[in-house]
Amino acid sequence: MQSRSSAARATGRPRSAAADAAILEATRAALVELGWSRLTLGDVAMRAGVAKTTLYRRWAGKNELVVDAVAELFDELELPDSGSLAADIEGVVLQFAAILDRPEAKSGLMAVVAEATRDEALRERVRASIVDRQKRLVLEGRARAQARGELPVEDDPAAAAATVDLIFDMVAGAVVHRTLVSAEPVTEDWARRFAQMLLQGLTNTSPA
Amino acid sequence: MQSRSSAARATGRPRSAAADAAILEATRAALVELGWSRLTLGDVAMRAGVAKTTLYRRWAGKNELVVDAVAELFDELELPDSGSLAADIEGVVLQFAAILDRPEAKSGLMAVVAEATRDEALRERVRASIVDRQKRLVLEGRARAQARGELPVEDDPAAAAATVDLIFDMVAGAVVHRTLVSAEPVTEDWARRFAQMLLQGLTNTSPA
Amino acid sequence: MQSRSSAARATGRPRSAAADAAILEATRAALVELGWSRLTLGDVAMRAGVAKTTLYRRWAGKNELVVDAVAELFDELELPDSGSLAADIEGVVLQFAAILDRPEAKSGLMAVVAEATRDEALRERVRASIVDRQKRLVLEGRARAQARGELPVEDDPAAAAATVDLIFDMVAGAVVHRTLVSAEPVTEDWARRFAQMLLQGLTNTSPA
Amino acid sequence: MQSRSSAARATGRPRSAAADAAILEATRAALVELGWSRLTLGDVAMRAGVAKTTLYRRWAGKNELVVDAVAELFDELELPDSGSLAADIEGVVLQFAAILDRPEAKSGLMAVVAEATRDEALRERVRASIVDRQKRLVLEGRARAQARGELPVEDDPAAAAATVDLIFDMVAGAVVHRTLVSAEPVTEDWARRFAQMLLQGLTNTSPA
DNA sequence: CGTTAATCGAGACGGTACGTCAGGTCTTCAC
DNA sequence: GTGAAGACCTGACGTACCGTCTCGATTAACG
Repeated sequence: MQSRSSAARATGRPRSAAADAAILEATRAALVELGWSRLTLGDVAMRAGVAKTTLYRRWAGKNELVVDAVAELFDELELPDSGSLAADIEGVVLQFAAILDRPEAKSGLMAVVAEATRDEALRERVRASIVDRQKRLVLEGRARAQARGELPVEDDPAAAAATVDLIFDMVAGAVVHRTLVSAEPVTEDWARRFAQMLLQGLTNTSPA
Repeated sequence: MQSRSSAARATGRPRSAAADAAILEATRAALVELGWSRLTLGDVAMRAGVAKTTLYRRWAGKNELVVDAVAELFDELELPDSGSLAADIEGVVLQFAAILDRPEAKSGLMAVVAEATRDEALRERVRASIVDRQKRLVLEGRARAQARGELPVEDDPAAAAATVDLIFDMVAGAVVHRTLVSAEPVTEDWARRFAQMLLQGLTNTSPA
Repeated sequence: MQSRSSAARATGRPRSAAADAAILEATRAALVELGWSRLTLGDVAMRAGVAKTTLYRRWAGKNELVVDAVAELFDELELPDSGSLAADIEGVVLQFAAILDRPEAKSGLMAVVAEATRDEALRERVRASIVDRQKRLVLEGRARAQARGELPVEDDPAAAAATVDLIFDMVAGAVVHRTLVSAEPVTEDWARRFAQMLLQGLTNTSPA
Repeated sequence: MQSRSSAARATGRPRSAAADAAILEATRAALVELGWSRLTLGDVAMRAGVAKTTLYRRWAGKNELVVDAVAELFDELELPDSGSLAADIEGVVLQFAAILDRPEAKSGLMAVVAEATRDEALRERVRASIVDRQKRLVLEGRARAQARGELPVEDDPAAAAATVDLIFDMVAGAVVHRTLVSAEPVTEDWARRFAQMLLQGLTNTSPA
């Protein structure tokens, strides 16, 4: 989405705010029914009760549209306060897996990532809308664990940031790979074993 | 690829064996230049010096073709015998990341995974050609580590298999996520930190 | 060609009128160069500087397009007022033969007739666009001859209509057969002999 | 069809004579079911229980094959000896129309004529296999009429030949045009009127 | 309160690729 | 060498979406 040069224009008919929401919703509905590759912008426009022109005026193409439509899904994620770091990890893993299991997410996410490998701007959009946005969960989890005394406070801010990135890639990566590549379900048992293994790594690793 | 029911073969001109190889090679070349979404089967056929019909006679579509073309890439992976489990992990992670960094792999792999979310047959093909095939690395690594006494021998075969799956998803997932989703490079430093963290999990986790 | 229900026209971009003319002209040019069987709609579209879809939006296929393109050719025909029925017939026969000798006509006309044998709608289109349209020549010729007193006025309108049809089939049939089936030229001599023979039939036949 | 250098070869397996007949019969059957444009040589080969190769070894292509298949149909035509020239003409017209009404004839004949407009060799084949072959009917009819005294004997052989050609084009042309272009049935009434009109031309025209 | 200008819907436009089909040729093995 | 089988290359098919364009018809804010 784009706001047309911040301190915006005045004259002329303003853009319909409702259209944006309708389009994103229609995009998700189309992802559910058709998946990424069979989704067409013409179809999305029709579902949203909007002309194709209107859609193209707001998004550059399929990729950008789907990033925005999918990104909203991950905002539902919340870190459960379960009292222990292990339980927190387990909880967030299960939540994440539940979202990834929804067809509008699984079908769109990987496709957009695939496209992003050849499109710097899209890569940046994915990073901003999805990756960086959900790192909040790792940060929050670490803060809580440190408050509880489960994790030491890292002094070097650069090392701390690197650890956050590493943990994020490990958690998100494992869940995504399990769900989409291996195509096996993330069961409670799997989540528990994963959390346990990660915890050992976290607590016993001297910050190199 | 398909062998036409093993002991079939009776009549008619036999299929050119050279064509198969040329097509897969052309597919990878096209992936490098164009990426998944701009790759067309017509173009692949032309590059391979083959008619479109020949291509369609052997593969059902773009998805199936690309799975086969990409799967071959991962066969290069070898577990380095570096003397310690940590070094083995680090080594394979760097190798894996190097392959994933090649445009023919990154562009194709995620796209195929995305398509597989809506296509059971394709999912099975990915599992057979890529996932299960590369689990050999985890199995071999574990065997070596057990021989060295770095890892205990698990008695329960079911639990052992679950661990293999878990480790595979964690390693592959982390590298894929780092490379393609976070879009950050897998440096030697990152690989060392990751290996260290995983190792802690492996050696300190009581097989629940 | 179709006018979309005359008083329709409400919304959307209107169809380009220029495109229609360009397409028909390109069709005739392609008929000259390639003939019916080698003519492709893709090529016609390219010649006309138009997208294939534009062409298919207006005509259902090659047959319909060629009927329209060829029909226009016969509109050039004019009944010469030469003072006698014999000369009138002779003149129109030579004109007709001249048109049939042009490659865009000979190549397209028979092919369309061949297709029409299996396609009722096409048959109707040929009848409307070509046959009925050119019967005007027979009607006009008869009127003049009656004015000159060369032919009696038939009283029974049904019999008169049947005679018109018969004459039309005899004239057009003979010229077409001579030109396309026998593949011999229609010379002035042939036209004179034909006109003479027909005239005898016309003037001496008691209207059964 | 071609006979391989008259005083033919010896060595190798001889061509199956049955195949020729089967192919021509299959061609006619395919014309009935599919018409010219949808008829495919692959399909004909299958119907005839013959390989495509066999078919191509004997005919150069679709056009040549269909000419041969259709030409046989017209060999059925026979001049009825009805006692008067008018009745003879009427009879042959009705016979000819009956053949032209059969789908294997109407669909194939015009298509072949259309192709022949751009193919000298094909034109020659049509002339030899169909046109010249059926002129026998006109010749025979004239001879009988002369024997009966209905027609004078023409002295100039060139003029006589020209008249035969003219009559042939007039008869065949009118019937073909009526049947295929105007797409109206040739009724007994039409045939009678046509014969009458032609007769007047024949008997009253001084051989210019 | 009537301009004014960007919005909206609709749908035609020039393109590109699709997956299929037929035409003819070539290669294999059996006769 | 003929024959059936079927793979091969070529090229056209008719369709589907793409992203752009041209319409006439709404809207608001501005003047």
